[in-house]
Amino acid sequence: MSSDRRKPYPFDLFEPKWQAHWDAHETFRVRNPGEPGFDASRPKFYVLDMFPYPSGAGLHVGHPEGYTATDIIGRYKRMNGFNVLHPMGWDSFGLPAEQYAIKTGQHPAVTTAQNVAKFKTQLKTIGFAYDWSREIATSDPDYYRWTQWIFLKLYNSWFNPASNKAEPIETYSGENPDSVRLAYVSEAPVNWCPGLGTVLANEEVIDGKSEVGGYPVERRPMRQWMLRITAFGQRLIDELDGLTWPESIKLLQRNWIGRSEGAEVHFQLAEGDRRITVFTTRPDTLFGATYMVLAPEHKIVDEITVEDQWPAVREYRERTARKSDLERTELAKEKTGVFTGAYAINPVNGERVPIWIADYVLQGYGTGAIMAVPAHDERDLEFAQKFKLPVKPVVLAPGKSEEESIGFCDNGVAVNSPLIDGLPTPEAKSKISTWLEERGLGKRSINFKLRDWLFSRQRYWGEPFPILWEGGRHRALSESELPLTPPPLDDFKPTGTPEPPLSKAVDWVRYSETATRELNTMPQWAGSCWYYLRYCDPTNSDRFVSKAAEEYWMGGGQPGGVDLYVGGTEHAVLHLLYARFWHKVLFDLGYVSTPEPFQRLVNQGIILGEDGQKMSKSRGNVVNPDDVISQYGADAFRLYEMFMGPLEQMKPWSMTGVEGVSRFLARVWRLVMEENQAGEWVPSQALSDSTPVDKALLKVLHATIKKVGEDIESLSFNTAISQMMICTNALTGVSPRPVSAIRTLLQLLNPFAPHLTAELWETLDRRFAASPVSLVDQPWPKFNPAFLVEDEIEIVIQVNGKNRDKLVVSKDASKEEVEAAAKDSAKVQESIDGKTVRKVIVVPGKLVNIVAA
RNA sequence: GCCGACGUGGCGAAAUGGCAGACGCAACGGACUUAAAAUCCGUUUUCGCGAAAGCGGAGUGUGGGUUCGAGUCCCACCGUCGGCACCA
Repeated sequence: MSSDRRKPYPFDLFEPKWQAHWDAHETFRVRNPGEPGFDASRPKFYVLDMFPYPSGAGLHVGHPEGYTATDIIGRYKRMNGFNVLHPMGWDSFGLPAEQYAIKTGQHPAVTTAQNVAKFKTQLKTIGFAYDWSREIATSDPDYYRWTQWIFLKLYNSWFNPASNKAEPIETYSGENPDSVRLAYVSEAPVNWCPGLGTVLANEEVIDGKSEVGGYPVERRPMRQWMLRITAFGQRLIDELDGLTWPESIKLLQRNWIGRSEGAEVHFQLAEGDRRITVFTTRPDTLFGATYMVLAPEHKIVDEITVEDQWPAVREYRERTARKSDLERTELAKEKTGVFTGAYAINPVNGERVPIWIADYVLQGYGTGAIMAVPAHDERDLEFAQKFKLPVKPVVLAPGKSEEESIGFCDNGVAVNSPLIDGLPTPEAKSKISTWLEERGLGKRSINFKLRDWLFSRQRYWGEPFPILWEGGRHRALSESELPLTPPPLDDFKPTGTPEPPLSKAVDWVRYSETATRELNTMPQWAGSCWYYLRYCDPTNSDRFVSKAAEEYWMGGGQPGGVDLYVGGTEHAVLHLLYARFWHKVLFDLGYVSTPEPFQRLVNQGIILGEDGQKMSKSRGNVVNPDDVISQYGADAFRLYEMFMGPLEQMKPWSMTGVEGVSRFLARVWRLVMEENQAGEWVPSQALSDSTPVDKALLKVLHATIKKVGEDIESLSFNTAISQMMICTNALTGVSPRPVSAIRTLLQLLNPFAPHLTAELWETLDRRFAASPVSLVDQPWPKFNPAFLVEDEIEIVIQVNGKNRDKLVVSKDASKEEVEAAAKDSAKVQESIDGKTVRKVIVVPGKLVNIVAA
């Protein structure tokens, strides 16, 4: 019924028309330095969207939210004289494509191509000003060739702590380069998911089950490729400072990296000459360390456990190994552990302390061993109480006794600690650290929660590693052999064992008589770690990006990098951290010109369903962009996405809201067009190019120019649209209607509603003198402040902060004149009657507040 | 438990420390129409008084504070959402 309804303006005719026009004329193609048509005099602006994973479901309304925002910025910057790089591509490797392929029996390359075609059609239907000549796909061999190339750079580099930089492996002078490479092989317990037939990153495991499919995940040690992101922990924290990112995202990254300052302390074993090293952030509590705890997996447990305790220790270790992370943490309300029977010597007081194992100590953090200070650590206290271990207070809480200070975990004053008694915690930490360092008993140390990045997957649909194995050792494939394409497997199902599917391609695996290929593939994050660089020079077959293109688009003055990056928060500690890491390696090795890839980051908020709930198929509240566009048009869709509320805020969808902005666009349409007797749209009779714009209209118009420009700069699109509505409402009743004012409004509205404005601009060109420049290249209108000043201003008069009267005064009125006029007011007289005026505040142009008592 | 963000009409929201609720939705009234839709014009935070124009009071999660003046700044609490979760 509603679809039969006559459309308020014929978007169904002119939207496809302009999309075809932009395509045919390559309107939004931008040239690189050195190419014909490149204008070096213009500054650059690189505005980037997080490229989508092309799923079978197509676009949802969340994608175009950020994409519309960047589109507005891009078009606006172009009108302001910038060379704008605004590209789009596909994050097209990944598990869902592979799973869908397994289900349907189609090759993932086929389904991926279909999905990409669908996404591309949808994006074009919204009228985004992408430079489609720069389209890339991470699963394209011409692209992943360079992903593999970057992997080889990581493989052939190490982190030199002296220079605090990644350097070519040749500069490493140690015995074993394999121990320091940024890409290395490690045998470690990983999340193995038999259901999916692959290992998963920690982020891909939720409540002990796989995020995709909900299959159980178990821990098992496997040989895997790791990337040494931990070496960059400090820089990844420090270099956040200069970035224009939401503070909350920076904080998320800082917390994820989790830097802790403290000390390593060596505890000599009571028997034998081995020692155990612990990490602590509270070396000042060393005198209160009454026992030690090792992670059950700690290697030294084998050596120190006494005969009698072996059965209990073995049993505990096996039980722990079977537990998922979930069971080890959330469900484990009660502390568990076993005594090894061994003792160590506390280095500061020579006391014998028992050594336990317990799963509340994690093998992966610090040294996998702790000194337990039950008096000043909640977890240790709980453990000590359960197993009747001694508790000795060594930090005095302010105003509390020793006994009362048990359980106090903040800074206080050292007590029962002969070396540092009476010292406040910070000084005590420092003094004891120095004391330990002087005696070789320990040293200051910094630890990070961040773990090295598990980089291999047992999947088919991903980048193969450019690595060969020979005689039990790995070596790099030469760069000339890239891209290394996966074998054309018909059966790419997981093997059901940790053996990757690529193992089925026997011929492919065999590289030579003696060498075989690495069978793992890279995770989906690999391709997205550097795609923003490839956009700068997407078809280059000699280099991942030419130096000139990189320097222009990513350098280009200070601070450089992508000027604006818009995407969801969900990537705060994944993609955004991984990409920063790769970028720093490339920067250190001299391949890119900035240390950071994304200068300004904005997160768009999630769009909820009409019911205020998260959109999901099961709730049946999913809004399909195609439906909205066919009913209201692309411009209304774009405008509504921006009018809903602040970009960064979570907000619910509303179809009547779409109708509202559609009505607004129809009003703009009818400023220029009217229906004739036959019901056809023709240029309005009210239009006039000879009528001057009157003063009141000029004021609204210039206020709109000012506000829309400012609001676009600050990404406050919702208020920019409000202002254009006000402007349109002001123009609606006017007849004759000045064409120049309408042209200005069309220019302002163009980045938001590009089709409608292009169509009306063309109509005005036909009806009146044609503008020499097409709308997309019109210079952004300048506002004239002179039109905004008023001769007379309304001033609010308050008495004791309450509004009592309003007064119209000349804009040149002095403070004294305004004050006198205010006091003259009858209503003010009434209010201050019988009171003494104590004080008068005059805010020029705004208000007068009379304080009387 | 820890960290962070946010609480404003019936709804989405707006407000450099200076007239709270712009703009839009919904609702109601009117014009146009044989009628409806569309369109146009108006009303709409709330309470009290008033036939009405209007007049007066209250009001931005709660309670305090700073200030001539607080939605905005500070403190405490309550609630919603997001992140981390035995990281020594």
